[in-house]
This record gives sequence, structure tokens and C-alpha cells, in this order.
Amino acid sequence: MDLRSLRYFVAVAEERHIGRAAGRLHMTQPPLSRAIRQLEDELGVILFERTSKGVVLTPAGTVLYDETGALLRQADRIRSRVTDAAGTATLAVGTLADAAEQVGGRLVPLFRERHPHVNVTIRESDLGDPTAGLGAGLVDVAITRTPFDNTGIATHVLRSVPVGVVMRDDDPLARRASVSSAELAGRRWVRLPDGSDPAWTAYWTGGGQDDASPTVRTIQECLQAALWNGTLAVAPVDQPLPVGLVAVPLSDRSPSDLVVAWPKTGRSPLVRSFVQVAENCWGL
Amino acid sequence: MDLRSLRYFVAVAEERHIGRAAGRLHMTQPPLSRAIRQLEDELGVILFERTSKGVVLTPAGTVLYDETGALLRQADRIRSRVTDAAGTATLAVGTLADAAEQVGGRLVPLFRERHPHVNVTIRESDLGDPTAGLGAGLVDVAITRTPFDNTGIATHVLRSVPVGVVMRDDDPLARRASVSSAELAGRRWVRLPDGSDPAWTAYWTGGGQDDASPTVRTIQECLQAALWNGTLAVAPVDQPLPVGLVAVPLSDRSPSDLVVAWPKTGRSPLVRSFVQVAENCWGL
DNA sequence: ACGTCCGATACCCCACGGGTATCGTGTTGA
DNA sequence: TCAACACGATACCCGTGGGGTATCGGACGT
Repeated sequence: MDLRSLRYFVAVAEERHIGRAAGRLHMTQPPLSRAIRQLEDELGVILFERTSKGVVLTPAGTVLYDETGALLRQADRIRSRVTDAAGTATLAVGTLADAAEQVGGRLVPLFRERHPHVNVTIRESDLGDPTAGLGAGLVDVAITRTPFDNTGIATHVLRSVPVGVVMRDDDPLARRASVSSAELAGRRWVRLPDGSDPAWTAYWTGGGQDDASPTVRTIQECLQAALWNGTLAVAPVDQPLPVGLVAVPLSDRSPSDLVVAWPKTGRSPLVRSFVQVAENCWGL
Repeated sequence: MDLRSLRYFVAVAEERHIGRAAGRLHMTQPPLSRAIRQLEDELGVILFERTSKGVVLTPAGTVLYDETGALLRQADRIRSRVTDAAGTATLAVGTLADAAEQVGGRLVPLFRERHPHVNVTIRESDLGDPTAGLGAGLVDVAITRTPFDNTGIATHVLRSVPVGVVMRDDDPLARRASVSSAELAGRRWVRLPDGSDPAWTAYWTGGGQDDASPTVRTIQECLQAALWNGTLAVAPVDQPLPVGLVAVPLSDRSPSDLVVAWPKTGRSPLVRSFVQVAENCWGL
């Protein structure tokens, strides 16, 4: 008799219809039927009369329904009491600017749903810091991309994104299905901010920086540079591109992983919880 | 936050020691450690400070502990309210006489533990009715042995028991490691009560009944007949035998299944619950 | 009589909750 | 001071249970 079964029972009791209740619970009908029967078996009592147009509560089922509401409310109350007792916690989330929309739009709302009492702040990072503030201790957890120096940082891959080189659509290589790094030798590449992680810099650019190479701090600046100067830059191919630019897959560069990252030493359950939410969110 | 996790939490909080709490919960330490951490992650709160000699509740953990006792008690109260509302139910259990001891000594007590409000009656059946009263509608569920006519009866195997032929220890075949049916042709066999299930009769006896064959109604009578007259009978080899008798495995007779059986049409959750308990009981 | 709608059943598959073995670390006692 | 110990944490394995899809049986309502 766990709380899950009881929530299922309440849904069925209120809908008087297993199929509808299943929809309300975001599941399908067969496992809900089975769960109700298992609850009946465990209690040794028939809770619903099955009819051809739905189900109706038996007397025993009515008793269970009357009592269960209070139990579930009490469980929810306990949850909020406990989280309140922990004080007004704060979680700082770092993210690369181009992932900020996803993070702010889907992930953080989901997390707030789980932890309404927590103050979540989002810190958008530019391309100069692939750890999005984690390395500097500015944030507790980050959504970012590999590769970067991950000493002391634990990560979990959310999605693996192939990368391509972004160029103007009038570029000689623009129509190619894919290109290799060798074919891009000698071209002018964007420059990442000074002091950026070496692995990071090597991954997202080619070797061809000169004095005229523009330093870019955001994906947008990358694209502008590509549009205006024909400068090359590596970008995830799932980025929406403005007209006039195309992304040609790079045949010899491994995909970049979108990861959730947190300090290895950290023990904060909030961080762990955030990681779980992130995994579920991207798992969908 | 299911009730199981909360019970785990309460045990740890009271023992202040994960290992001891695990013992109290009849489990080992690692999964309990993990369960506590998962609960912490879900709530986004640290519940215990870990020290080198155990764990201590944090303020948030104290709040959870204070509230959880009431919740668990309420859950138990709901359980008894619901079962009470179903009225004073009765479950009639049929069993073959030789299995009665196991059923009455272990199975039924376990079942009473789960359903204290149910009146359980045990009906011991003789060898004339392999369904132990199920066929006649005298009982709701039975613990018995195959084979029998199982039309309309659902069964679940609890254990598979090899059978042997029971004979006096001065019988010429008594020292054999096993015998075949052919070697027993022409011997005198016990007779089961008239009207017994044909498959049942064929399984538990050989073909050699004559006017002098004794009719036996219990395993004990079987054994007496074997002792006094040298009559043969088939019996499970796990039966304890009186001195002077031996059971020689029958090489060409398949094992008999100890089964729990119930009417296929029956929908009583009590019966299902009993079946579950029986499976767990024999699964140990 | 047949189509429709309900819950029940059969079957598959992955996640989770159990297990064992081992580790890291802080305490303790020789 | 250092070795032995004790406790919780981790890594890994495995079976079960709770999800899913496809399908059945049976009761209405045309």
C-alpha cells in the first residue's frame, strides 16, 4: 500500500473510469487496471465493481477513498514542511548562452515545480568559460557542452550533438554533405576569448586564427562573423541558423555532448535533484 | 516519497546507525544507504549528518521524523478501516491431510498476519478428493497435489516433489536405488476410495488391485497397509516414514506438484492474497 | 446481429530495488 | 605512530515489478 497505488486509486475513484483515470495519470489503461487489482489483493477487499461503462466504488472502496485524501494531503504537507525547515535554499545554475532558452524555459520550471521553495538563479556564460561558472565556483550546477577541463567536475551526458562548420551559403563548400578538417586548412576562423579552456578552443575552432580573426563571445557573434567576413566557426548542427548561413557536418570531429555538470566534491541534494530533473527533461 | 522510503527513514532515525537499521529492516546496509540518499535527493534536503560512528538527524530530518510517525500510523489505520468495512470475511482453505501441518503451522499464520480480520477455516481432506473440497465448492482455496481434474480450477505450483513407492524394508526391492513400474507389475496395491479422480488414482497406485486390496483414506492408512500386508503405495519421498518402511524412487513417474488451487471463476481478493502468501511462504 | 466501448489478459522490456564485494576515511588502541 | 577497526559510500550484478503494446471477452446500443 504505497502512496503511488493510493494516488492511482483516488484517480480511478474520481473518474469512475479506468481509461480516463489512466489519461489523467499520464499512463495507459492496462497497468492501471493491474495496479488497482494488486491493491485489492493486498487489502483482501474488492474496491470497485466493474461494469460495462466504468467502475463504481464498493462500500469498502468508499471507506478507502474517504480516508485516502487526507493521507495524501498530509504527505504533501510533510514534504513542504521539510523543505521549508531547510531554510530558503538557493541554487545557481550556469549555462551557455545558446542553451539558456531551453534551461530557462523548460528545465528550471520543472525544477521549481519540485522545489517551490528554492531560489533558482540562472547565470548565462559566454563562450570564454565552458564550465559556465562552475570552475570559478560561481554556480552550483551547469548545463554546458564538452569538451572542457573536467578535473573536479562530474558530468552526465544529456544529449550528444553532432557539430558542423558554419559558413555563408555562397561558400564553395556550402553545398557539401560534409567536410573534413583538412579541407578547411588555411581558412580564417573565429577566435575565442583569451584564456579559454585549450581543449574547448581547439574543439570549436580550426587552427587558422590571424590578426584579423574576430574574437567572439556568443554564438550570435559567431554567426555574425560568418555572415560578414566569411569566418568559419564550429557549431552544433541543431542550432537554428539565420538565412544566408549553412552548417556543413564535420566528418572528422566527434559529436559534442550536452552535459549537466557539478562539482565532484558537492553533496548538495539540490544539485543531485537538479541533475535528475535535467536527465528526465532531456530524456523525453 | 513512498511509504517504504519513509519506513526506512524512520528506522535509520531511530537507530542512528544505518547498519543496525538495515538489520531491523531485514536488509543489508548498502541499499539502505542508497534509499536514504535518494530520499534526500528527492526532497532536496540533507536528512542526516554522517559521522564515523553513525548518523544524526539534521534539523530538516527532525521535522520529517516528527511528521512521519503520524503518517505511517494513519496509513495502517486506513488499512484496518478498509478491511473492517468489508465485513467479517471468511476463507475456507482445503488441504490434503499430510500437508495440513505445514498449512496450519506456517501458511495460515502468515495469512492471518496480513488479514487479521478474516476468519480462516481449514478443512482437511482425505485421499478420496484430490481437490480437497474445491471441486465440491466446500472451500475457497486449496493446497494439494497434482494430478487431478482441473477443469475450472486454476493452480500454481509451489514445489515439485519426486514420488517413490513405499514398501517394507524387507521387501526384495527395498534396497534398490530406484524401481520402474514394470518391476512392480502383479504386486498388490492399495485402493483409493471409490469415485476418486481417475488420474489421481492412476498416479498414486499401480494397476494391481484385487479384492484383498485395502482401501485407504489417509497417508497413515497407506503406511499401515504397507507395514502389515506388504501392500504397495506411491507417496512423495519427502514424507517422513515410520521405521520398517522405505520409499524407493520411481524412475518412470514424473514428480507430483504441490500446488495452490482456486476456482478459475473466483474473483475474491482474499483468495488471490492467499495465493500470494503461499507462493512467498514456499518460496523461502 | 453487429459494432463499439469497457476492463482484463498476455507478453515484452527497462528501471529499480534488492544483493555481494570493496573502498575511503575517521577513530581507536597497542 | 600506525595498524586495525567500524561505518557509510561506491561499484557492480541480478531478478522483480511497473511501465508499455497488442489483443481478448463481454456488455450495451443501435
